[in-house]
Amino acid sequence: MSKAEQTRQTIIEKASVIFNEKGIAGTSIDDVLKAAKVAKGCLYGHFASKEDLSYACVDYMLTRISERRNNALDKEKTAKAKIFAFMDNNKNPLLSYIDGGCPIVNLSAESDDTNPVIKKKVRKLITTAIKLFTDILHDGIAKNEFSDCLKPEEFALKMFMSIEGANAICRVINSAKPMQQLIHSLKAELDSYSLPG
Amino acid sequence: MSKAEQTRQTIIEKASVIFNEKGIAGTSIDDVLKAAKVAKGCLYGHFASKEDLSYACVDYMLTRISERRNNALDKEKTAKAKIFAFMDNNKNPLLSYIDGGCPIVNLSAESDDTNPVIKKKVRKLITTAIKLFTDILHDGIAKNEFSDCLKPEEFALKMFMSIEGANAICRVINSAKPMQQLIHSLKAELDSYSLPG
DNA sequence: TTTTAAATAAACTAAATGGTCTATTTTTGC
DNA sequence: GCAAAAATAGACCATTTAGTTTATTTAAAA
Repeated sequence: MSKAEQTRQTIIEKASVIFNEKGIAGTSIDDVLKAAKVAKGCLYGHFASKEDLSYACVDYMLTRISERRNNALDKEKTAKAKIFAFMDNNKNPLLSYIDGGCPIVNLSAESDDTNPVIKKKVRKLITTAIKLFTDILHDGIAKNEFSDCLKPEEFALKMFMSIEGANAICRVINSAKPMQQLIHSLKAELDSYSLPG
Repeated sequence: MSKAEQTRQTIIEKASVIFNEKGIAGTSIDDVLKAAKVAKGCLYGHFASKEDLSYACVDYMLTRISERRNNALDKEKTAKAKIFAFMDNNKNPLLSYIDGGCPIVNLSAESDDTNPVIKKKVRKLITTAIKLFTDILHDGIAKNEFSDCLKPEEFALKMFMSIEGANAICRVINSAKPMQQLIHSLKAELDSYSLPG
């Protein structure tokens, strides 16, 4: 990675945190400059505009989320272990790997009525994730890991949406407990479909 | 209601929609003036600052949410009917009664790292709602409506968080289906604790 | 009808914002 | 060590922003 590429990457990483904490509209270029410790000329040498930068940051955040998730899932072999790994990956909403909480729910709330470009990026991640979980659960049924009473898409959707909701709620009430309770409950539900052997 | 009070109220109502759609940081006073069709002098005659106005709007939105919820619940007698009524009250995230989606998740995402005043207001509504649902479910158990296997707080939390998550997710993916599926699933789960008679 | 309250239009301020430009310095690769 | 690339400091610009002020008009109440 060249010096320029490295700087560009640093700006993206630092800006992402601020965008995620304060929202894109709530963040000024000066905020970014301060966080990334670069001069204005440098930033505008790498990005055409605040909008351009924000898109790069959104891509970065969403990519990190996907990678982290895939990473966690790839470590496991069974369907159940994969799904559990995803849940465990989200167990502390107060200590998100990008400060400011889950970018999915943050970006959803900010972009749904104002920014179709970001909205589309987030939508893509969401549908991909739901499909991934659905496929894993289907596979689990096919391999007799789960009873075929389990409805893959329904469970996948419910799990994903409730975890995102918990991400938001836990942050406002300053407690990770609801998320932990939720995960416990989701695990129990999935377990109830587990077949012996 | 005097003319002045009426104007103040109109400003709050119109501003709330914009704040809810674009976020508070993403909304300018000019946006509000345009939406409320009042002059600047008029607005600043009623509110000391944008911050002051935003707090009034947050109060208005959260009050409306509570009232609407209580209204729906009060119409029902049984615990199950009350909980179902709450769910039904939330069945279309694309057509929220205040344009822009559920203010709870919007305000959560925007305020959790930036605005402790708003965060506290939202937190209060959330804990009140969770407690309300928990109490209703406890009551349902006491009145032999539900089996005592039902864990009131756990269900209340799960329901609330998943519905909030669905509110956010459905908006980005432009579909109310996940919410409907979620509600269906939550109803089935609660039904599974229902006792005959 | 006349006083008072409320709203308007518009000019104004000060600060913040996004963005540009340039001359200078630092860093890197050959 | 030197040329090219990268970054800096900082002046600069136009626009937007929040907020104030004032003189005037409109509406409500006595």
